[in-house]
Amino acid sequence: MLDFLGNLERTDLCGELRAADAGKQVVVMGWVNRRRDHGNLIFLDLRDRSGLAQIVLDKELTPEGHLKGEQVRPEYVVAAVGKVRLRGADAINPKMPTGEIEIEATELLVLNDTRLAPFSPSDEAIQNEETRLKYRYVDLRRPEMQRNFRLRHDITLAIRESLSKQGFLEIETPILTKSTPEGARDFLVPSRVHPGEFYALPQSPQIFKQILMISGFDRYFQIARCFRDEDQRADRQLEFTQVDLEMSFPRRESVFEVVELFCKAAFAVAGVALQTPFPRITYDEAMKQYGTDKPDLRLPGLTDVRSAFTDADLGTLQIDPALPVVALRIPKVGELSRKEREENHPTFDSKKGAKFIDDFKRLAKGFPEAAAKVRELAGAAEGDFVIIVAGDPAHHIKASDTKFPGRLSEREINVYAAAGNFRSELAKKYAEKHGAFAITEAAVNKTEPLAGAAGVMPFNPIWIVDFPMFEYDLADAKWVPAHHPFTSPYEADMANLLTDPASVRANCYDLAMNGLELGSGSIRIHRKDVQQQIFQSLGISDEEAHQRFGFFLDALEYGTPPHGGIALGLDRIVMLLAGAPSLREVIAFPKTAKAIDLMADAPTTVSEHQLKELHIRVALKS
RNA sequence: GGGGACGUAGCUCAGUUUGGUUAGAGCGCUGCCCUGUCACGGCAGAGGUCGCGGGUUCGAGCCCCGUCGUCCCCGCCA
Repeated sequence: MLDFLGNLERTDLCGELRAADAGKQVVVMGWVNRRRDHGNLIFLDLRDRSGLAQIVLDKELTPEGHLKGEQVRPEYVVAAVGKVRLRGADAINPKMPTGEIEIEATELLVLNDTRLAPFSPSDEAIQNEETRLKYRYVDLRRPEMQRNFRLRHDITLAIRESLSKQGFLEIETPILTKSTPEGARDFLVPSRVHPGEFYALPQSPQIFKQILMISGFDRYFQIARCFRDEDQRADRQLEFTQVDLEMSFPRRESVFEVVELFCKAAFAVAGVALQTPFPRITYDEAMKQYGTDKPDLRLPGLTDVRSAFTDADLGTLQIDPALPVVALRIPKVGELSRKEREENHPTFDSKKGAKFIDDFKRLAKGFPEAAAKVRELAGAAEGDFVIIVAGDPAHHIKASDTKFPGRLSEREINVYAAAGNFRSELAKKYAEKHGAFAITEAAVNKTEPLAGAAGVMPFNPIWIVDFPMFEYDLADAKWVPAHHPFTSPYEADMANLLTDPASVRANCYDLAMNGLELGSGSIRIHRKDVQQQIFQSLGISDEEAHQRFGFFLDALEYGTPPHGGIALGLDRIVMLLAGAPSLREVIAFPKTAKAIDLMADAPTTVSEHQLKELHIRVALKS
C-alpha cells in the first residue's frame, strides 16, 4: 500500500547530515539504496542526490514504520520522519560521510514502489552500455553519474560567468537554419509549408556568430548545441555542445586570453589549476614533435634520429632516406618479449607508407653505433621502450611527394602521423608502466596527488598555430581550403594567395589537451576583396560563391568589423575533468555508436500521414 | 563503407581450446528466521530460446555460414 506525500515537506538532504545535526527533527526523502533486515530492527540506506544516510526502523519505537520497512525493496521511493541521533562509538561507519549519525525513524512513508531494475545504482561494477542506456534513468542515479552532471553544471556556470564578466553576451542562434554544402553532412528537416524544401540543423553557429559581429554585438558567446551527421567515436556524438564565441577587433592574442581565462575558471571548479598563458606550437612543429595536431604533452615527443644513420645504413635497412626518421619513446616499459612486441604490431597504421623497427637488440647487432646514437638522441633511460619509425620506400601510397618550400610534404606528414598514432596507442597500452597518466587520474579523483614523470601536469593545454591555408587535392589537382572558407590568411601572406598558395598560412588555431582536440577557431575574413581573392584562389566563381553563401556574403558588404573567435567542445572538457573514457558519461541521453537512442528508441519510422504532410516519399534502397 | 573485440540466468562472468549425461558460480530476486548492521548474517527456493537464423554431425553453448546488437578503430568529422 503506497502512501501519499500530503503536506510533508523535506527538511534535509541525506548526504548533508552530520554529527552537529544530532537531536534535530528531520524529514528526508529518496530511494532505498540497501535494506538490512535484522528482524525487529531494520536499517535502510536512503539515497538522494547528496548521498546516503542510514534510517533505523525499530519495531518497539514505530511498529507501523517497521512493518513498512519490511515491505520496501531497493529503489522504492520513501520518506522518513524522525530524529537525527549520534551512533554509538562501536556503530560508527568511517566509510560514510554521514557515518557518525543515523535517523531514528518515527514514521516511514512508502511513496512509490518499483519494478525490479536490471541493475542497481548501488552496484559498483560497470554495467554493459546497452542496458545502461536503455534504463538510463536508473543509470543516472549512480553516484558517479550524479557527480559527472554536477561537474558539468559547475563547469558550464563558471564558463558563463567568466565570459559574461569579460563582456560577452549570450545570444541564441537558430536551430532550424540553412544547409550549407561545406563540412560535415547536414541533418535535414523537411518544411511542411514549403514543399520539397528543407531546413538544416546547424553544424555550428559559425555564420550567425559572424553576422552578430557585423550587427555590432562586439562580443558574443553561446553554449550551443551543434549537429553533424557523421559516424561516431568515443569523443564524438551526433549532437554535441560547443562553447562558441566571437569577438570584434581582436588580435589573435585577445582570443587566446579570453579562452585561457574561462578555461582557468572552468578547470578551477574541478580543483585543477591551469598555468597561463598556454604554450603554443606551430602545426609543422606539432607534426614533427608529436606526429599529430593534438599532442599529448604528458609523454615525451618524437625525436629526429636521421643523423644516427648513414645513407648506407638506411639503404641496408630499406628506409627511405628522403623521409623523416624518428624515434618514439615510451618510458619505463622495460624489455618486451618478441611476442609482446608482435602483439603491438597491428596497432601500427601501415597504410601510411611508413615502417618501424622495434627490435633494438637486432638493430644493435647490425648497427651498434646507430642503435646507441638513437637511444642517446631520444634521451632514452634504461628500461625506456624506443621504436624507430621511417618511410618505407617499398610501400607505395597515394600521397604527394611534392615538396613545397617551408612546408611538410604529405608523405612526410604520413610518416610523422604513423609514429604519432603508434606513440599514443602504446602510451595507452603501457599506461600502468610509465605512470604519466596516473597524475591526471589522481587529479580528477581528487585523491592524493601522485608523482608523475618530472614536470608532468595533469592537464596540458597547448595552442596549435600556423596551419597551412590550403591543402592540395591530388585527385582533382587543385588547392582546397583546409578550414572553412571564411578563415583569414595572415596579412603578410596575402600577396602570395594566387602565386604561391602553398606558402599561405591561415590565421587559425586549435586548442589541444592531453591528446584531445578541445577547440578550433580563427580570425575571419572581414573584407569583401579578400574574400573574393580567397574564392578566386580556390577556383570558386562569384556566382557559385553567392549561390552557396549568398546571405553571408551580402552581410559582409555592410560594414563588417575585423572579427574572430573560437568554439570549444564543452562535452570534451567535462569528459576530461570527469576522467571519463567516453562522451556518453557526460551527456545525459547520448546515442550509441550506430546513432541510436536506446531509451527513447529513436530514430523510428513515422506515419504515412506525417510523411504526406511533409511531401516526403520514402524510397529505401532494396 | 571497412577492420577488430564482445554477446551464456536480472547483473558480472566461467564453460568454447579438444562437440558427448541434467549448462555452472558470485551478486541480485522470492519465502522464512534474526535488535546494531552498513557488501549484515542463516536456512530454503525460483530463475536459461547459451543474441537470432541456417548448416555439418548420431549428438552443437562449443565447429561452419549468414545475420542482429553493443563497444573500439580506419574512412568520414570544412
